[in-house]
Amino acid sequence: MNSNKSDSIWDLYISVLVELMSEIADMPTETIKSTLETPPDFKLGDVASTIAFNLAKTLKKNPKVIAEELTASFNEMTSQNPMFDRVEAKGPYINVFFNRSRLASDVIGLVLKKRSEYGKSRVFAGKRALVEFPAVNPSKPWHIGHTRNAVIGDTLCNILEAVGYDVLRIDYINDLGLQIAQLTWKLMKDDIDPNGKKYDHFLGHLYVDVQEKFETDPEVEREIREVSRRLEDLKSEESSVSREMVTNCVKAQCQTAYRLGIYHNVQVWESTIAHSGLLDKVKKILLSCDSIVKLEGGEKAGCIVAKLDSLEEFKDMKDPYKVLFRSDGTRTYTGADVAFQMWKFGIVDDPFLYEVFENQPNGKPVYRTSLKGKKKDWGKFNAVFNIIGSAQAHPQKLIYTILYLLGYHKESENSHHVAYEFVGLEDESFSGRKGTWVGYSCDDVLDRARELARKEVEMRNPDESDEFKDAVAESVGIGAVRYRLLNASPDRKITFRWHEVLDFNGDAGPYLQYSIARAKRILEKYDGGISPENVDLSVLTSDAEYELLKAIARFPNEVLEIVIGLKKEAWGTSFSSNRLTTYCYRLATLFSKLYETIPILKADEPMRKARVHLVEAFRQTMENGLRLLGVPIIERM
RNA sequence: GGGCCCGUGGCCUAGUCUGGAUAGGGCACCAGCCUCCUAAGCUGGCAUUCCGCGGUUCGAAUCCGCGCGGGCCCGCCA
Repeated sequence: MNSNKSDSIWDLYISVLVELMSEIADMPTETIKSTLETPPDFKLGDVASTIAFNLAKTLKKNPKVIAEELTASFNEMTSQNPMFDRVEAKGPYINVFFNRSRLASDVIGLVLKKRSEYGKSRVFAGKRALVEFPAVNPSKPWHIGHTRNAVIGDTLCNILEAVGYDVLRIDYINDLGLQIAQLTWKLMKDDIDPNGKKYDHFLGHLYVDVQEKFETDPEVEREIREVSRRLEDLKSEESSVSREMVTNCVKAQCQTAYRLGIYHNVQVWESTIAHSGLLDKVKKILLSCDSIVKLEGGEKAGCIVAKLDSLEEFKDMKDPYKVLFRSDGTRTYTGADVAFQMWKFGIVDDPFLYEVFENQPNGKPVYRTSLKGKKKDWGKFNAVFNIIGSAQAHPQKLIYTILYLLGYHKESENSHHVAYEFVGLEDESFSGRKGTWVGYSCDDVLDRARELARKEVEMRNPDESDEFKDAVAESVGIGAVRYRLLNASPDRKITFRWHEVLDFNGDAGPYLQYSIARAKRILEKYDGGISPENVDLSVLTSDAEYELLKAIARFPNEVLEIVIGLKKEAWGTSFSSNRLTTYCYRLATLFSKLYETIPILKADEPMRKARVHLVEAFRQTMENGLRLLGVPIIERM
């Protein structure tokens, strides 16, 4: 099975156990597997089986008796296998204890062999995924809700890569929206200077004013509609003003992304879609489908619509004829999204040229679609993930359904809406229109987190340089924010509260970072060197050591199971980012307990050496976990 | 009218897919722990019976049905 590919010690132990049990109980391995669970208390055993309940029905015997019988024959077999310590019956439960010494050697040996590769697997090797996020309008700074999107998207990509996927990270830049027209109008009318302000913030503030005028003054609205129309013409003055404005804004937004450690491969700009001929190509394909027609009469005469009334799940729509192209020939958002989704899967030839938008701090360029530049081939993708708020569940579903109607069944099935709930204030959501995001931009939140962390760093490291203090404070702030956003299950709303975001204690990013810093210090002070070949790890058998070892052993499974759990639901595809945060938090907790309760450097040999190796295995595993979460690793804090 | 999500101690939350042994954490609060590897830590205490009712089951926070409360969605808008 996949167990070999994932290189998990835990899987190895479990599969041997399952084989043995299957033989003894004379039942298929799959059945045995489904009865396994983790006992509520580790003292009861490492893994338990409830198989006695299943057998009780057919054998018409007390499950307790069955458990005792099975346990007896089990112990006979396991006594010869060095992987097991013993098996105990506790009521109807069969509890298995692995050999602690053996597991310790196996786990630490593997981690120290694989190093930064520990936790990765090749289970999905050869698969390719395209992931789109966060697609923020280039007219304002990211607020904390956009940040949730970006962090979820980035972490999903990291996890997909860890199990073997080749991932292309793309962003969508809507440079033709009404907001852009409004801002272009304003900039052309009054020659306003950003005055040193970060450009996205400058636009965001400007937008609040313009929006108000737009809503209250019909003349302003008329002028802005005209600007909007002229933006379609790439040679117009409006276009060139807009281009410069959007470029500056995206560059400013990228600064925020880079701060969070988020990078992309490609940006797809709406204006290039509009001028690429993509929409015409798509229109032809659409009209060849029976369920998509140009209406002759009725309210929607002249529109190209998708007829969804035959489909059970859409038959209750107010109007099951979904417009893709308006009667004037222009595309609706849904129409554009269908075209874009088809482009992502390579259903239509790539009409774009590409140029480098800018070079990112990670050393790689981010490309943008363009009307000049070079052709590029991104290849084909097995799956497309769109990171979008759950409010858009219905429209997303529509798009995937239309792909199905067109006959692209596989592509439809492999289209994933990774849905997440919004971040809001106590009794308000963030709105660019009303400017309620002010004070809650990603930059604002990161700045405040850094400021607070800085005080703590100052207290703990008064003699360090300012550079050190600044760098640590920034990393702590980023770790706190990223962790907070990932630790909430994506299907749960987040109510933004400063005291929660700025709490660096307990179940929070800095706690995980701190665990690494502590481990690192021990390792720095150790003089013996790390070499798994010359150490007796079998002495690591105490409860605290063993609990930590078991957690480390499970890391590859945790990563893999998150990907296996990416299932399509009615509302979107479930991505449990919180599973990884929860795992990492527990790992850190187990280390902290060990750290507080047993001496490491002060232990006598050979225990000292063995424990240091355990610390190193922990440090490596934790680092690998934090990399996936995008939480910065801090060596000293 | 229809659909989707959420409802767990004072607050936040894991667990719900794949039903099992006393429902895990965190914050807050109370009491302890730095001559010893960084106290952003550790130990102990206080507090819930998992929105309500009914059903399935040996067993339900978890599955099913009916409600209740909160949020979101069903445009030739953007």
